Amino acid sequence: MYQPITIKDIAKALGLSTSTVSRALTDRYEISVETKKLVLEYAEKIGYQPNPIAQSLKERRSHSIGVVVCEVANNYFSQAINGIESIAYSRGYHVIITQTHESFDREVVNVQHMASRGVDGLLISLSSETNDLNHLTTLHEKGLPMVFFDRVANDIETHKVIADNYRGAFDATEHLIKTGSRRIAHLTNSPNLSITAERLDGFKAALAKYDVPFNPDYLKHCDHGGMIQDEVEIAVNQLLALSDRPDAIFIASDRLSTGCLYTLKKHGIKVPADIAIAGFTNSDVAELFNPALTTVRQPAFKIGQIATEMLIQLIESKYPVTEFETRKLDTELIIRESSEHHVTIT
Amino acid sequence: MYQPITIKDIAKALGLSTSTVSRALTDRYEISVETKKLVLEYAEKIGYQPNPIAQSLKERRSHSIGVVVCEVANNYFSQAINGIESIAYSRGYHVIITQTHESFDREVVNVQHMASRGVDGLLISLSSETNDLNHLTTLHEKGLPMVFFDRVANDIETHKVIADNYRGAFDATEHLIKTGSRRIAHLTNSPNLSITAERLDGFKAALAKYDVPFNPDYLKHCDHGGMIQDEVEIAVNQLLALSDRPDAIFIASDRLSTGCLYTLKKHGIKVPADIAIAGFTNSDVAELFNPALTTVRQPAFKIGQIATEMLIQLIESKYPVTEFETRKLDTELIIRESSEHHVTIT
DNA sequence: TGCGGTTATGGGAACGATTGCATAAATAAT
DNA sequence: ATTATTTATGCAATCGTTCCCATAACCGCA
Repeated sequence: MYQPITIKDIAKALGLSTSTVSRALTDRYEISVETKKLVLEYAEKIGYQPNPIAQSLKERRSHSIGVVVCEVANNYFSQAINGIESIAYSRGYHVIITQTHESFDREVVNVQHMASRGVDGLLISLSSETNDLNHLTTLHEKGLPMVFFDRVANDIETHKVIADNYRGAFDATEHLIKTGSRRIAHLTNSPNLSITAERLDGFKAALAKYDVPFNPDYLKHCDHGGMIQDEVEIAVNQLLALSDRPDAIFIASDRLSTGCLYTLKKHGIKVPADIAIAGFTNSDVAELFNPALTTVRQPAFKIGQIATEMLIQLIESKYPVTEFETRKLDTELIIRESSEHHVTIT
Repeated sequence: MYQPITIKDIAKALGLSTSTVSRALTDRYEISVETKKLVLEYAEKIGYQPNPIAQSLKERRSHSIGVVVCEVANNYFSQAINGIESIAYSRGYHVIITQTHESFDREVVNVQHMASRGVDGLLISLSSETNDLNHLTTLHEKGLPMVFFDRVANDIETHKVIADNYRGAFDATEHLIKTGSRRIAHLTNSPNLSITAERLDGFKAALAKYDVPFNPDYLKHCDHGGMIQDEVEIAVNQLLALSDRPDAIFIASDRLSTGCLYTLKKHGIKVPADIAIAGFTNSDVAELFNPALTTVRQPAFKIGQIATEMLIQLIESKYPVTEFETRKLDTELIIRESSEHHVTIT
């Protein structure tokens, strides 16, 4: 197979000991200038590359951070990953991405693998199936640094970065109310997720503000977060079958939004004429949709960046960190056609 | 920091040597049944997990494969990655994903890092900036297994998996011609990429078949593959400014398709009434677009799977492989509104 | 009783890099 | 001239596993 150059090869070639070579390469003060130069030049010449595996074993750290998301094929997460990478690379860390596909088992396997593979820290957004946090608490207690983003674990004390889901949901719902909707349904994710509760609270608060009663029939959870199209379709069908059919749907996630639009299209329901739509999504093609979609957009890139900065701070901290912070970033409501069926009332 | 259980701990606790423990854990014939049972049970009890870093160092393999794509936020690649993971996990490999963002430098860094990090093999789709293959040939010559998919390197002899780009482009172009377009432009990727040439050939062949002359003014390359919106906008604007403005555009990639639609929308150009559109994309929301997009879809998941199978075959082969294969998979033309402005002629 | 053969185990050297602790040589201080 | 100090280098242990090579205990057979 293929045999890279080691520190030994350099030592042998130059008649030095491996320790001297190692120290010369890491530019230590004990080594004479000439030796350093000799070693450096030779290493350069034969293309020496330190073996990170051996370094990891010795130093007990890998300069890599693990990322757990449900899917990279999701605009929010792919943007967050870009944010993560932008910081990680500039700080000398490599990024290992894993997907749970919203499966709890996959999450456990991925987290465990990355931990044993020696990542220095973990950036986690929980899967919608997860309500048991044992795989994380054990690692957390052992001192593995972790930062949650978006879908956070309330019971684990560490840094967290989220969008202002309450506010985002509130704004979107308020907008639907202001454009004349009253029978507003909420299509949302698994109740396990932190974002689900936060968005539901914002939704309810907006209803309350305008004295619109909350109707439990209008609340539909999709436990797999829209990974299974049938699930979305059933939920939407149930909404459509109600005697008091909703005149608007506020949707809590990316996949649910597209799934819902598909179903409505299938039924020939006109958006926004029959039903208005507004939803959380970071899609950058929402404007090209038919109709262009009113969206709540999260600062995903920024969230990824901040989470990574926090994680690296934890990793590099000399003392165990005991003060933890939850950063909340503003969302942005982008009003387009899908919500504009009614006249604006103020 | 955090101190996992090692084979030594087990050995000490059980009064055995590390060798015996190691052998018991790997179920070797030399170890007595009782000892094995003892070790296995104790290991289970205290939650022993072998250290993959130490194993990698010793075995000189990591049971992980590296993936190089331009962007995970691209439907084609995220689907391909899902295919890759599906095979890799079932065969006991882990997957490390890196993004080039269409940058050559990023590609070099990522490839080098993964190689030195000890991946057992590489799955590569080249960046649009890449036309120097040195970073890959050196590794290839050293015997690092690699398989290309989608954007392949013609000069490196190894397995490759691609869609039938020629045929896909031919079909889409033919469809545009059959629905009455004659002045068909082609908006495409960097000329560096294999897919660019293949699709262009298919495009030209379809024109030739129907005696439509090829007009070089109608061919626009975007060297950054649509990563830079301006680039797309300029290209589209140039097409629109032509005295003999095209009545259709055949678009060679995902990002270019959305970028082009944006630009057309901005100019208030009606699709398909003014200009018909058909394009390569694996978006699963193409149907929700306004208008619903006629697309050439690639079997991305399958391509990822096959590439991974081939790579694992290379990795696990006892003898150096010298016979290489290029697998070509069929694309699928999905006709929707964006191409239907004219009556069908046969 | 002694020898070849099996069976089960331990010792210790790898893998590649780092690092505390010698040690040798050169220089400075007395 | 002798001791102390600096400077430059090497030895060997370490990280967690694996695996080659002993070795010890036991068996059967002559």
